[in-house]
Amino acid sequence: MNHFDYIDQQILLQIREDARKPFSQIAEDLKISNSLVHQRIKKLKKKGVIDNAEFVVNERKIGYRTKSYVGIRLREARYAEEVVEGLKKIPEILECNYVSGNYALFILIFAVDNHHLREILYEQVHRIDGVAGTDSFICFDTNFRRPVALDSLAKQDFYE
Amino acid sequence: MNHFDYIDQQILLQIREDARKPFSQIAEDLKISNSLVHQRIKKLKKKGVIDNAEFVVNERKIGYRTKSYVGIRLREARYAEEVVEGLKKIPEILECNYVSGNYALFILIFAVDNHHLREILYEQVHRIDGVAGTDSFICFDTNFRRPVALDSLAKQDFYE
DNA sequence: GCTGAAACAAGTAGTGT
DNA sequence: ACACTACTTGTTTCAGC
Repeated sequence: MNHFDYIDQQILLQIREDARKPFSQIAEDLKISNSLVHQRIKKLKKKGVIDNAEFVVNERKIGYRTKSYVGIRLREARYAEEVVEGLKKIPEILECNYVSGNYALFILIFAVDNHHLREILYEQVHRIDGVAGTDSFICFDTNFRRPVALDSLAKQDFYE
Repeated sequence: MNHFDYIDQQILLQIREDARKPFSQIAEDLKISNSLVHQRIKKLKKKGVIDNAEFVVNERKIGYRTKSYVGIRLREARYAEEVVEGLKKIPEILECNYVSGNYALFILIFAVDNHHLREILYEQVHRIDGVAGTDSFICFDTNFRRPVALDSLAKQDFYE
């Protein structure tokens, strides 16, 4: 079985929204045996399509109220790796990407409040050697957030 | 029990990385009964600290190779809501935020490739009434990605 | 490639301290 | 607030089609 079929797609649709949904119930929904569900999920894991299951934590509820994307400009492009190492040490930075465009790096920060965000940027990020400056895009609100579409995937081969 | 204690913290640390970890094993690790694990997780859900469990899907493996953050400028600020509605209809847009700074909206796109990204922006986003322009920050690579820190949370009250 | 039954493991609820 | 027990449910494996 080396292609991604309807059953894989349906299982994926269900477990990515509820990773604790009983396999037996998925089986019932799809009218297949629960051992097949088990086999398919095993295959999806082996192929790297799915990794682990994670509980979604509401950051606000544990005290992080300020979400912000931040673009980082470097003094010189070759500082990139060192700067990434420096950023990694700041726990409030949850994501870090190399990007095209006006910035060399693009990060996601969750801070307690705006004051805390300012402190992280001015006292920590700006002091990393190689950082020329930052631009913050503070998120006032998240309008929506959703997983990738899976239509048009059935009957395809696995990628990569 | 109206505060967030050491047990809550430890449970949270474990399940957010592995939502399918057996409660009985968590109980064993923390040397508590598994019914307590059950009670605490129930409480964390009720308080809204955790929501559902999700399987992490590797977007690349299902054919989405281009990840990009995109800042959107509006012709006039009052178009914001309409534009959000328009963006919602484009399935490749996985996240949409109201932000401070140079852009009104900030979105996350997963496209098949750069060509597909261009098409989404030029044929779809730019045609939404109210959109003045966009700036793309294509992610060449994600250096790291991690959940929020939980230190300093134990013995705190729940937020909100 | 898939099913079904059997063995095993985990989730849940109630009761008592 | 917690643990223990009994009960229900889900997971996993494997022989057989």
